[in-house]
Amino acid sequence: MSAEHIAATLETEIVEGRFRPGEELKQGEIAKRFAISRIPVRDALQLLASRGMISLVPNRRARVISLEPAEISEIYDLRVLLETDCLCRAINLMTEADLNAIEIAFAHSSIDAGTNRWADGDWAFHQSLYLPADRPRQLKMIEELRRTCRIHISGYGVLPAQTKDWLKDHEDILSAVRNRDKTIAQGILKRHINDACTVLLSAWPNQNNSS
Amino acid sequence: MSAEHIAATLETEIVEGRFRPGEELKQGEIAKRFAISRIPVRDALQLLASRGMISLVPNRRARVISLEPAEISEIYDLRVLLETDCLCRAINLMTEADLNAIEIAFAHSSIDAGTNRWADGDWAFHQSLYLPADRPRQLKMIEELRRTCRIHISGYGVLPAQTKDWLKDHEDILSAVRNRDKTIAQGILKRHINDACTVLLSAWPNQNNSS
DNA sequence: GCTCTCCAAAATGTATACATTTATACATTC
DNA sequence: GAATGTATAAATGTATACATTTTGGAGAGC
Repeated sequence: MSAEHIAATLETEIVEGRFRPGEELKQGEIAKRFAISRIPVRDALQLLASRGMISLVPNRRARVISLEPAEISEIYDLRVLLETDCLCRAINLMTEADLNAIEIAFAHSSIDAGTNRWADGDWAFHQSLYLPADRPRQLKMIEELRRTCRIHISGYGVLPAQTKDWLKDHEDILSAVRNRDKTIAQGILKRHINDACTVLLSAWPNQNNSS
Repeated sequence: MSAEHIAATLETEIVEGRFRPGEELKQGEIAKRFAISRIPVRDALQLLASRGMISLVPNRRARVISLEPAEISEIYDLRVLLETDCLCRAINLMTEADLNAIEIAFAHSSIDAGTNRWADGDWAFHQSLYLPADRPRQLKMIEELRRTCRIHISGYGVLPAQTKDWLKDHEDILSAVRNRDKTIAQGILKRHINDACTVLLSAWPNQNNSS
């Protein structure tokens, strides 16, 4: 029962929406739940904080991050910047084996289209696209930004109504990648990401609340 | 004597090269030095780890990060991507007051050209360029990447021989920004960052060591 | 001289106890 | 009734003590 393990468990629960944005995480409750002392719980919470999943202010309770629409917009802009760049680099270096891996990831993701397991397959597909770029740090940054988005998507109950369209986008990206057409692939990817941003922001809670 | 304070003190020392890349940080030594127990020291170390300054593996001693040339290259590529984008957004939104602030930062940075205090003024100038973009998260990412570079620059004793050239770059960027010429400004910035990468990599230690 | 095994020293991880800070409920005042 | 102040409860922060893991070196064997 290491801190790493506690953090991983909590991470899954936050990402899947079992803790909502802004919800509190109390050291004592977590410690009791895992039958350990608060020391490793504190370590786990700091791990989550370093992954940008919770906000941790000294002497205050940990809270699941809860971003403003402006911050969400910035994150999606960053994703466009980092993901289109990564895709471009990947296309330059892509081998036949990489293409096969992408097709497998695509086929796998199509199974979960329309369900609430979409997010896992979606990320696996995008990851397979970016891996050939051989940019581990960039990929980590992308992953963290995506996780932040997902926390809000899950927490605000954004239903995967658009996943069929997004699957079509994946198909189009795949064929552009096959043709090694960087411009087309980047263009679809950019629209793909911006679409997701629009969907999330339009489902934002308290839009009439001027507080 | 909070964890935050310990972390800030250690951060300064690492950034300024008093701890070299790969050097160990022992909880007990730090605790004794600040006359506190190891608990807040552990918190401080996790803070440093979350800022990417040290590597923290369970049961192993904390070490100042020590990256490979390939990772340094990736970081500089990421900086080009994020900083040129941020500069472009900033130019779009820049006010007369922002321009004044940039000129003040430029004047201030010119004082320290040629000394080993260059890095602070350099970052203050770049920050003044990026602030009008109003992208706090992007700025944080840039700051972390720059800090990582700086740890290696300080640690490997890269002397600021080129700072006069870099000051000239700043001057050129400033005049391009004044003319709101995004293409020129981005071009100089990109070369500016890539130059710094070349300088660091050419000063890399153990180039003949095939271990 | 070199490598391997093993063990003691040293470093990290964790539980408990206590100190400090924050949060909540209640009473008081305007 | 809203706002302010206060006391009690609850949560977090830290020190100490102990458990566990790693580490570095001494010594045996080749």
